[in-house]
Amino acid sequence: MKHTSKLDLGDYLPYLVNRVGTIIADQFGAEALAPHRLSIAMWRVMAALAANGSQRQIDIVDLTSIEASTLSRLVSRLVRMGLVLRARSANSDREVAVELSAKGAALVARLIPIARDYEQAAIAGLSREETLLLKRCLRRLYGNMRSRSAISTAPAIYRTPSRDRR
Amino acid sequence: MKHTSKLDLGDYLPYLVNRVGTIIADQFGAEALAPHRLSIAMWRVMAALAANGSQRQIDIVDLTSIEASTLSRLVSRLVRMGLVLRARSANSDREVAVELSAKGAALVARLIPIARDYEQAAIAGLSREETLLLKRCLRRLYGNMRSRSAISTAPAIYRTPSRDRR
DNA sequence: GGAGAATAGTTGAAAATGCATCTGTTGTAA
DNA sequence: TTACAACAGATGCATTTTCAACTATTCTCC
Repeated sequence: MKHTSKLDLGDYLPYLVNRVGTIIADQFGAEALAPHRLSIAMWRVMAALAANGSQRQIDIVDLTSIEASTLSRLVSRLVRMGLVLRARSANSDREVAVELSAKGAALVARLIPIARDYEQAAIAGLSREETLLLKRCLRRLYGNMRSRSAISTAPAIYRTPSRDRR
Repeated sequence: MKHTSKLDLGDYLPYLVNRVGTIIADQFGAEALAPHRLSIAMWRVMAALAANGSQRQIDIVDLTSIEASTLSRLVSRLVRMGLVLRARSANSDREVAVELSAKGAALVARLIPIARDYEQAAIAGLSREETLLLKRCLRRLYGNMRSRSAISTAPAIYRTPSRDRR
């Protein structure tokens, strides 16, 4: 039975993915982040900064899926906590360059090994090959959805002219 | 270089997982759910009910990772919208049995094929074997994290007596 | 160069969320 | 039986998130 109107959650990919993402984030948040009064969102911002260096807020939005206005306030909080710095970008006056402060960088440096431990805990029992394939698949899935949305967001010129759009 | 304090997000599993989960949910939410004035959380509740039938709220909490008090209010809203029914459970007076109404069931039945389309769009380009492995891995990851938390939540009796707990 | 569109970021107000606490119910063990 | 712990759910309140609207800057192209 393939096309029933029943949904087996245990075999439904979006469910499987979100469930895993949530449980890892929850545990990492509660055990590793909470002691530092950090939320997962804050951690994501700081990890993005650690990974890619100084960035505009909009780049962080893209990287973290955090909504722009939420991020704006989030960065303000991180600044108040002394973990990141916000300065007007060098080449543009409307852009903002966000970067880790020394204190922020030190904190991230301490958290990253712990984050890796959680990653290891999650993939325990998988072979190296399986892990690699898993990551490759996830990147592919993201790419697929990405280009999907690119189509419908793109200006009409770039879309395939279709007469049967509902 | 293996043990640097830098984190390559594109190779960091929790990041990859959450990013995929988010993009699928966002697109499905915006395109398929919004027209019906449903949020992703609501959809998850309804999908859980469609998949596993009438359930207590606490079971839905477990299935959806939605916090108990949030769910309580969410169910109230769904009841008001006429999509689910909330009745006192037959065998217990403190439990509540939540189930889909006819209207809710009809709506879910219409959404499920669309949900499947999104799943298909996501896994486009993967072989059947890769898809199966991907799902198996995700279930394994969830199981791993699950038992991890079970350890620290369980009463001390059940924990392995360890002298080197930090 | 200048008008208007697009972009980056912020903010007000409403809605959603989470935590702590409360109520009522069921289980357990003396 | 009774007392007490555990549990399911609901609710008050503070915090967070979101959407829309707004400001300010930069891009585009006539």
